[in-house]
Formats: sequence, structure tokens, C-alpha cells
Amino acid sequence: MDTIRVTLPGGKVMEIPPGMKIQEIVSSLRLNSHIIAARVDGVAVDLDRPLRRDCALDWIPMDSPEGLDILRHSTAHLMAQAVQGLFPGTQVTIGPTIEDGFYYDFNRESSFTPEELETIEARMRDLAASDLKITREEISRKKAIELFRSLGEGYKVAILEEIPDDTVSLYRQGDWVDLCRGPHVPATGVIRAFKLTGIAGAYWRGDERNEMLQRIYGTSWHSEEALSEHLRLLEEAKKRDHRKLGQELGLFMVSEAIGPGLPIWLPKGAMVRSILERYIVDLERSLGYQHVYTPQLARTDLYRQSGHWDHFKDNMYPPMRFEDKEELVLRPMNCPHHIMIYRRDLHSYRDLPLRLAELGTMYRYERSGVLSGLSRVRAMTLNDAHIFCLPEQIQSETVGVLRLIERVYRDFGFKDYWYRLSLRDPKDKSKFVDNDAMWDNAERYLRQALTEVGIAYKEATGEAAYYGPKIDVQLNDVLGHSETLSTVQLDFYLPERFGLEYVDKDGQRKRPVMIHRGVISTMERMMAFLIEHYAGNFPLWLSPVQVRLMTVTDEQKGYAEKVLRRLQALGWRAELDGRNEKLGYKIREAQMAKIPYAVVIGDRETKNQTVSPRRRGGQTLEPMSVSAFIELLGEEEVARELVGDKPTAGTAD
RNA sequence: GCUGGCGUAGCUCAACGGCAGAGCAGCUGAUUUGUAAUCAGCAGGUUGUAGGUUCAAUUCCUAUCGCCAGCUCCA
Repeated sequence: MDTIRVTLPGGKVMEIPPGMKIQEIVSSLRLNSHIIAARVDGVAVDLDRPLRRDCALDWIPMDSPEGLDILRHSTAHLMAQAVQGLFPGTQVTIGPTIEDGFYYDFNRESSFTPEELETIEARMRDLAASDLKITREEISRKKAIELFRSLGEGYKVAILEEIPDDTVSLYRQGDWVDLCRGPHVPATGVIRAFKLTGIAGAYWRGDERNEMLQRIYGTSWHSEEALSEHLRLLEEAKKRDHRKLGQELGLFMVSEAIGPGLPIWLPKGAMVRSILERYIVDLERSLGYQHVYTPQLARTDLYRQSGHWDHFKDNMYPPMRFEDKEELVLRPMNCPHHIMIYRRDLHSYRDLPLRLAELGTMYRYERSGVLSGLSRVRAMTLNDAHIFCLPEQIQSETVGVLRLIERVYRDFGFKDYWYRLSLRDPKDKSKFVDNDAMWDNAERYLRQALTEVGIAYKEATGEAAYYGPKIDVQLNDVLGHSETLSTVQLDFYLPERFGLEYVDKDGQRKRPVMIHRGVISTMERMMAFLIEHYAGNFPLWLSPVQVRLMTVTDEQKGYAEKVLRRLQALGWRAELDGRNEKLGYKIREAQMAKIPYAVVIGDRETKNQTVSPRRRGGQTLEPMSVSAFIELLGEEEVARELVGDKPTAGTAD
């Protein structure tokens, strides 16, 4: 048999001599140069790969997600080649692709400077221009270890020593070689549109006990246009950054004098926050939650008993002592306080579930490097609740919380989020309380609840709370970082620690189960998300200022004030710009302040007793009576939706 | 906490060893204006803080505080 049968994409079968390379098929078919790799029976391979058996072929074009991933991986190699050429003695470690880009970690005495980044980029362009062929080679693991040892690449040797396979693959381009699984683009000339985007330290193997390596980040695209579009989107995203908008819109501040991570809510931000608080408290009360207030300090012993002292001490402020009296700490969590409320009474099984909620302010010592605007702070107020329930109520209560989360996200228009089932790491039990049966049970209940609501989820090992597994809801911030917003945590441990009981039907005292849950997260983080989600354009119901009236000339001031009083009397957050300025100027300021309605009051309106509203997005409405305008506001507030804004309206500049 | 970068007027940014500047915002005056910026004038600073080098430091060095990116950690 002297030919093999290759099924091409689309079903056509081609007969080729065995050993023919995929690249030759690509050339013979005169396919465009955008094909940079292929899939053979579903497995991604280099174009350089010879075919020896009947198989099905599929192309991987450069602009497909998989193609971009390969391109970026090859760009990481190109960068490593440039770095090692420019800075002899620098060792390579790992260089994977990430969303929209890649990085490579190096071990080098000194750090890379921004100027060196440009030099590296220039060298990469040279290497790309020389269009070096990229070739794959398979050798035994033993030989590979020898090779990298002779090259002085200790990290590669360490990686090789952990690979179980006997055979490993190397990739060569020019005189440069790297250990890599591949696949890669056929030659460096394919790599055209790239940019090195940052330098940072990163611990070897992600462990802070290890030495710090030098990481260079970059991005790579199939065309210059795609690259500049990507960079433009990054710039756009920066405009939505809650730290920037929070400053511009006067929502919050952080004062160096007060302290890092201790945000100050300015009047406008405080207005949004109080609306959020009222919203969630009302909603929770309607679902059978009872709100309480408890102090932000407690005896250290309380936290010793709860286990926080053992498991959470690094995140707690040190205790304070007044003379020789009791020792107090700022609370890092609210649960022990709610547990004390539970313990006040002897509970019948008929009382359960007991749902205690609090907008609980708490303090956590976060390491300085992690603080960020409102999303990572040291003083925060959590939309917290603890559900004390019977074991047989776990699933229905968890389902109730999941439904509440879904309901709230709908109200805010959140669409881009995912559920994570956070489990303990069975290999590293030191971070978690030790009770295998408890963990297994809790995990099962959470899975059942997720299934019942029909929610898809990803599992994350090692992400659990110290007292139990949890369901987290992850949202991306505007810069692409995933953060937890909502959380549902199952806890068999604290009821045990505090000896919680209820009297069951049979008269026996039994242990209740606790569910810790947060829906709109901390007020701080929720605010950060909302600012970015709406790009500062809050929908009417959340806008700190909903309406700004503006006169055309002084003549209309009397009528405008009358309209203002009428709106304010009905609870609308309205203000009047009666300054002696041109209308265009006032409109512009209202637009930049992102106020939903700018309402023009000139001679015509005064004469007809009307108003002329203009929406934030630029839409001018026909003059209407004040009552009609109020009706319009009422409908929009109830709908809780954005009206008249472009979905990605950034700042006006 | 670690690696790197950056701290100049309320905000956004110049000046980079030789008298610290602009735009916006603020104040005063003129302008009475119809859907994204009217004009003029005035005022605004121990250049984050503390040391050091120098005849001279915003500029160079050291320490420290803060911010930013990333690592680690997390609501």
C-alpha cells in the first residue's frame, strides 16, 4: 500500500504518499498563509508533521482562538530567544499563553527595565524578519536533561525531572532551543503583530517561599489591525475603571491620612450605597431574613473559640487591650456575633430555619500589595446573613439563596458571571478544619442545590473557606480580573465549636447547620462592580442625582424653582443649575456628571408650563408637562433598566 | 509582604541640577445665552515625608509613606 487516505475539512478525501508533511498538503491545495497548524484526528500538531496513517485533517487558522493561542505561545518563544540573545546567562523557566497574550518567566540577576523591553521587542522583530524555521524534535527525557544541564538551564532540568513521559519534545528556531509540547507556528516570520506589555516579579512555581523570577508580559495577534484594536479596547476599559470614575464623579475617596484600604464614601457615593442597602434589606426581609445590628469589636476569646484565631489570624488586626481589662479585636467576620444571637434562645426545630442578616462592618488586615480602590479594602460592610437550619433544610435553603442571587443579578443586569464550587484541597488539609465526613457531606449538598436550580459551575480545589466548602459567584472587573461577588458557604463546624442546638421532634437536642451567605457582597466591592458595569452611567433608580434642571436665562428661575420643589417633594433627586451660563455649557456639565436627565427650562417651557428633558445618551424628548415627566421617571425607576444610553458609553473626552 | 514603575496646584499633565509652568476647576467682573466648553482678570505650590550630596535639588543618593502593574492572598 503506497498511499494513505486523508480526509480534508469538508469531507474530501485525498490520497497521499505516507510521510508527506501537512505543510506540503497546505501548499498543494494553495490554501492561504493564515493556516499555522492543523488537527490530526482532533489533536493539534505542527504543519511540519509527516502523516503516516489514514486520518482526518482540520486546519487551524491564525485568527481562530486555537490559532491565536499557538501564535502567542510561539511569540513567547520568540521573546525568550531574544532575551537570551541579548542577556546571556538569563535562564528560561516557563512561558505559557494567557487570555489575549502570553508571558515568560526568566531568572536573571537584575530586573528588566522598560528600556530593555523596547530593545527586546526590536530584537524580536529582527528574529521575526529572518523567518527562522521552527522545528520539532523528540528525544528521550534523559537526553533532554543532559542537554539543558549543559546549557545551564536548571529550571528546565527541574521541570523535566517531574515529567513522567520517557520522550519529550524540543522546539528549535535558529540556534535557540526550548523544551515544549507545542504545537508552534511553522516559522518566526508568521509572527508580526505583537507588543510587550509589562514587567513584573513572579515566584517560581507560584510559591512565595521560592525565589522571585522576572516575568515579561506580551500580546500577539494575527494582524496589526487586531493588535491595535486590542490595545484600543484596553484603553476603553481603563476609562471604566471604578477608581478613575469614582474620583471623577465624586463617589468615594481614599485618604492617605486616614489610611490605605479605608475608603471614604462621598455624598454621591453614599447616596448610591444607601439605595443599595435599602434594596437588599427590603428584599431579604420579604424572604424571611431578620436584620440585626452587632458591634464591630469583640473579645479575642470569641475568635479563639470560633477558630478564626487559628485559621484567619493573618487577616486580623492585632488585639487591643485597655489597661489590664479584657482584650478586644476588630471583627474580621460577623458569624460569631450572629451565633451569640442564636444561642440566646433554646430553639425548637419549628423555629428553623432562622435567617439572621446584617450589613455587617468588619475589618481585615490585607497585605499592602493587594489593596485596590473599593474592590480590595481593609474596612468593609458585608451584605451578610447566617441561616441556621436543620440538616434536611440545607438543600432548600441553599436553593433559596441561589434563586435570590439570580434575582438580584437580573435587577442589576449582570450577565457575565459564573459559578464556582470551591472545595478544600485534599492534599493540603492544613488550611481547613479536619473532618473528612463533614466535608464530603457539605460538598454533596452544594452540588445537589446547584443541580436543582440548573446552574452550571466550575470546581476549584483549595478555594474553600476554612470551615466548609462554598459556592462563589465570580464576575470579571473591567480589566478582566475575576472577583467573588456572591458566596454561599456551608458550615457544620462553627455550630460544633459553639455547641449550637435545637430540640427536635423527638425531644432530643441536635446540631443545626449554618449557611453563611453574601449576595451583593460588600458594599465596597458591589459599588466598584456597579461603577464599572454601568461605566458610571447609573440607571435612574441608582443615580445619586437623577435630574438636573437648567434654565436658559435668569428669566425662568422662578418657574424652574417651582418645578424643582415639586420634583423634590415627590422624592426625586433633582437639582437646579440656574447659573448665568450658556445652555450648551450646562448640558455638557450634566452629561459629564452622567446625570440621567438634563431638563431644559426656557421661555417656551415657562410660557406653556412644560419641561424639555434630554436623556444622558443625547436623546432630546419633546416638551412635556411636569406631570408627564414625573410619570416617565416613575416608569423608568421601577424598570431599573438603563434607558437611552449606548451600552459602552465611556467618559466624554 | 515580594518585584518593578510612579508621587509637581483641587483635577490632568509640563519643566529633569540654575527664579516651578499650562489647561480645566475655583474666585471677581463683563456677557442673558435653546441641547457637549462665552470672554477677561485674579488667586492657587516648603514639588508625598525625612535625611544626604552640591555654591545650587522638583531633578542625583538613602530611608519612609502612598499609588499603579504583576506575584502571593482574598469579599
